[in-house]
Amino acid sequence: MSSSRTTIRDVAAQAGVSVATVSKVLNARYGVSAATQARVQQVIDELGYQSSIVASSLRSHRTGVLGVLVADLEPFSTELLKGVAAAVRGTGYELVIYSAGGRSGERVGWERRYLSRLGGTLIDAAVLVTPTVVDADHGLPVVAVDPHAGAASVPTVSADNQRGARLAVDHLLGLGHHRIAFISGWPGLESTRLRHEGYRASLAAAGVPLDADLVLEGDATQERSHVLALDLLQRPERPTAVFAGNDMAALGVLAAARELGIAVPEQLSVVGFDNVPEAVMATPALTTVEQPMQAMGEQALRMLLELLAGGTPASRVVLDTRLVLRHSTAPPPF
Amino acid sequence: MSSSRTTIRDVAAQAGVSVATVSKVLNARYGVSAATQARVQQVIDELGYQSSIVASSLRSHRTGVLGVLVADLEPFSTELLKGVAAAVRGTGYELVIYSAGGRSGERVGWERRYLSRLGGTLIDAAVLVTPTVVDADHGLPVVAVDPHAGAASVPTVSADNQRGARLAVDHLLGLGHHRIAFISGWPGLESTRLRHEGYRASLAAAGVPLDADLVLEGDATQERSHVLALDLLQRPERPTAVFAGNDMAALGVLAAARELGIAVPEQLSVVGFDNVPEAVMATPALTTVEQPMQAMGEQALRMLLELLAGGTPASRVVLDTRLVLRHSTAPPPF
DNA sequence: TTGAAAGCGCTAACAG
DNA sequence: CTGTTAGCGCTTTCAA
Repeated sequence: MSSSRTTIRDVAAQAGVSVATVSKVLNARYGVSAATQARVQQVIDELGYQSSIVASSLRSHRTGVLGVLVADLEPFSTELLKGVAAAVRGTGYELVIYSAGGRSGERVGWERRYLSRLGGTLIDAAVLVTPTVVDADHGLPVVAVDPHAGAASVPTVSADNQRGARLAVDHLLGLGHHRIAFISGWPGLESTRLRHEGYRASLAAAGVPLDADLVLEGDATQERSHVLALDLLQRPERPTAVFAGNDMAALGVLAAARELGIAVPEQLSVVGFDNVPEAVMATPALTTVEQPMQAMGEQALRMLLELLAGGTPASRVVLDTRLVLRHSTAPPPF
Repeated sequence: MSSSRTTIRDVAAQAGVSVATVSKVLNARYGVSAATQARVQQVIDELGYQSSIVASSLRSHRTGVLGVLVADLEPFSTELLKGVAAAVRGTGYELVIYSAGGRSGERVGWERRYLSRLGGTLIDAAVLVTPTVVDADHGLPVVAVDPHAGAASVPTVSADNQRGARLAVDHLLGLGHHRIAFISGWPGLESTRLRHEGYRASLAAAGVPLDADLVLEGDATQERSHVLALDLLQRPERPTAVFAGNDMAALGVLAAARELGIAVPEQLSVVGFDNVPEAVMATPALTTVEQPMQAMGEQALRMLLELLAGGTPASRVVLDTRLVLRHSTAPPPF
């Protein structure tokens, strides 16, 4: 606030030239004599002048910055960001990250609002992480990671969710479990649907009838899953295993079991999805399906750069998942 | 690009009013009849119009967004961000994160450049994480986390680094180690200096003479530490323990030891600092000093809000550290 | 209650 | 090579 920032006019005045000339040296344009160039540059340094990215981008419609939009900074998006950050290095672009801050109320469509408020003026292109809406209509290049179901014309990158879920449930089945509950992630996400599908496919392949009461709709948060699990685990015929749609939900289940005095894995097996760093720290360490989050971030950024360069990246990239065995699963009791 | 975005003029034209009027309804200003108000709003909805945050902030000099500037998205800053994001929830502010992308060349002072390019127009205030320069001169409210040495007038939050380092070295000393090397973090950071100080103080208190050859200057990256450790561990009289200035550096030491066939902790003890999630996943799991990264982030944001509200937060908040024992330390061999 | 006009700080023609 | 002239999309007096 206050103490008015030094503007291009201050520099111009001080150097005894026009603002246009200053702008030219700022942007290394042709048509400035070495002498003026030097003089202006000196004044710039003296005054510690920095051009306002806002003003310049308002005018020039390009900014040299790429945006990543995440709904919240939970472990999944955080891992993904590391990959994006790694991939942007050395490209000459800068990275800014927008977090909606996890406000649930206005969650749907927030990325569209952001995009149109920022696009063309503040960022040149964007990676959307678990977007709720994906249409091509916002004028700038966009790549979506783990998108909402029904993604349209935007290039997407995701993990092999369906296969990952099958790996998880096959593992539980293999241990001898039959009553396997499923707590889903954010409804609407393609990944949620596919994991659910994998769960059903796995049961079907093993000839285990689906019990609809064992399928719960969560929202990928630990809190919600905790509440759901508290109820689930107090039923007369509780499941012997839970496949949670993501790791944070699995941690919620672990917490609920602990409160109810149910031992994991002796009396209850739990499998997660993602393999976030937190999964290892859980007690017991969580058996989970790993999706290559950092690689997904890198991939998304590479596709964005290709788009920016006028190319046409693959419209849909799917990376592999694999099961990571730790200590939250065991054969069922009795 | 292309397909020119809908502007306030489009809305005005469509609604048959002036842009001034549209602006008023956008900002809920007085002096608009209910009828026009409604009509304009309807056109806004129809057109899916979103005001450009850039244009509006250029004019009004306030944005409702808070910035966090991090040099890179490594595990430490990432954990911190989670805390900041948690604290911003429900405040009505939005959060944007700028990452310099770890470009080392222009590392020093980058936050000053960003700050003046963004300040007043793109963000209303900022949290700086491990800033290399901290002066009060950039016109907007700022709080620094883990700042450069010699921090001036800016409120800061940090962990008790000196005590943390003492805990680590005391632990090694207690196990019977005498030849304890120290690999420091980014030179210039206050935390680096204090951890070094703690290291020396601990040795001094135990009457162990300081061996200057065992103090190496790192930069907090795994790569650099790896190189340093490779040399260190091949010396004729190699140390029996290494205290790394941060966890990533400790992981670099672990990697070097593995390559050289030196068993940890049997032949070499290693202690880190931070307790990032990665520390648990290391082989062996890393004994380290925990600093409450998320709490530090929350604290910083709270102080920023206080500043924004016109208050005067504590100029220096220091949070506790504690030693986390895992499996990378043991008594020295022989 | 409304709108015309004057910028915010900068860039992009176009003249000189 | 340099400066003048128009704006970018929006907010904000200030008249009407």
